[in-house]
Amino acid sequence: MRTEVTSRVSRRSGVLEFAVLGLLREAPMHGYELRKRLNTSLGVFRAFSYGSLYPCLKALVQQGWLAEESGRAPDDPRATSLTNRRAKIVYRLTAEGKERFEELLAQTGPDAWEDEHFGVRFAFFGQTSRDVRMRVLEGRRSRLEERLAKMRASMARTREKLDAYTLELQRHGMESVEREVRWLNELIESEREGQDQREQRGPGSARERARPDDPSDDRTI
Amino acid sequence: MRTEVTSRVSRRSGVLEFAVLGLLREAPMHGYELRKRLNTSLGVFRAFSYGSLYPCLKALVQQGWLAEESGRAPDDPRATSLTNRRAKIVYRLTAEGKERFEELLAQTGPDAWEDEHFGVRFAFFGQTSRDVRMRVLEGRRSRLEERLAKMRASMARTREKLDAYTLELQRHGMESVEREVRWLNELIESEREGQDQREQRGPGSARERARPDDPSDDRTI
DNA sequence: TGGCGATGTATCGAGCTGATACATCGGTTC
DNA sequence: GAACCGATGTATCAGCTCGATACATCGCCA
Repeated sequence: MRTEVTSRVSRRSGVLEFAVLGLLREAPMHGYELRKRLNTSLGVFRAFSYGSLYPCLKALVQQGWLAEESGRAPDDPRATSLTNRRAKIVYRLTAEGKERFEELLAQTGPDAWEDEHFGVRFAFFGQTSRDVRMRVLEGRRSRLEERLAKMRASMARTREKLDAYTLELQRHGMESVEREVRWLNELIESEREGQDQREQRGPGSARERARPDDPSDDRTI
Repeated sequence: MRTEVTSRVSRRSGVLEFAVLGLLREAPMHGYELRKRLNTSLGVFRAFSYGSLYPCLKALVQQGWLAEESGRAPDDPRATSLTNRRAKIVYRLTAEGKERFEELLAQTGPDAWEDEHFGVRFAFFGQTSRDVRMRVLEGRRSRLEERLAKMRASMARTREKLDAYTLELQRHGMESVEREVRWLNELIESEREGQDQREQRGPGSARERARPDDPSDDRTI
């Protein structure tokens, strides 16, 4: 299988590439801001370091998917001052880059739903067709169910031999996975419902919207 | 701060070192089996590769914490046969190694409850005093609460600007953390209860033991 | 004026992973 | 019985990633 392998910038993972292209699709940015976005908007799950980001940006430029621009407008008088304005490199998505991102967005194989990729893929679901969304969600679900099966088998095999804490750890791990499966079920259900009568409601409609009764939802610290 | 830094085998993380010492405390083993244990008993969360394990074992031997032994008993006639029996290296914990592990077990600082370490630390809770367990559990809990605060603040700041899927992703991420906090609360409560009348019940007593009504608990696949 | 934290680009050592190589063992299949 | 194959077992490597750090400027407040 594995029909959708094309050359990648960083061969392994390629998740950074995807995220960068996706973020730049919305607006040009420089490295520092990209990293901030990466670690907040998408982040929580993954954190990327400069040591990964800058080389990645370079590679993407070389591929022709990004273009560099000076941060200062050319008519800015300060641009030629004695201090030799620090270069603030703004990256912009090229037409080829947009195409590339589109191509990556359309992928629905393991590269879309394995652990390292799924979170970022999900964050860009808004730019995908429901068809692709469904395939990715279902792919991930079956992946997790497979994992659950392995965990259950392993636990049944070793239950007696393990100490109470190890067992508790495994139980908790399994419940985490089970919880994600439930989440996926809700999302899939929600996608199915929204078949025709969607009014930009997004994926949250199947849930009762967290804590509708708690006024201090945000800003609690 | 950081008073408990001592020299480590692999400086970064050191989690492999800890796990290896802990597993070998129970019984001598060779690399292959160690790795299997690492990725099942403790695993699920973390997975270690040979590329990490073998160098680590070497370093631990050099430190004098492990001793190598030939897998074949010296009186095994096959040991000198023409095929030159493949070396099956069994590792055994030395007295110094046992001491070292004890030392690591007693640590209750960030190195015990940060993401990379906590899982493995927890798996060896059975060999620790309740005092240490409490400190580690509470340390982790406060770490997670700190993270929650950051996430909430970040969400409050960016709520309007984010697309529905990104928002849903963040919501789910936050609930995951909240869930782990609840788990920690149960564990801490359970440790407190067991103050005197513990009868080897382990940490699960605060929970109702998963699915007492489901006979197909294991072996469902 | 001077300090300081946020912004900004960039690199490096060290560590880790996935892939792979190599070899033996035990069991099944034709 | 021989050919095969998956599990056992040790070991290495290229490539990728991270945390730390260096360096410099900006905006702001005292």
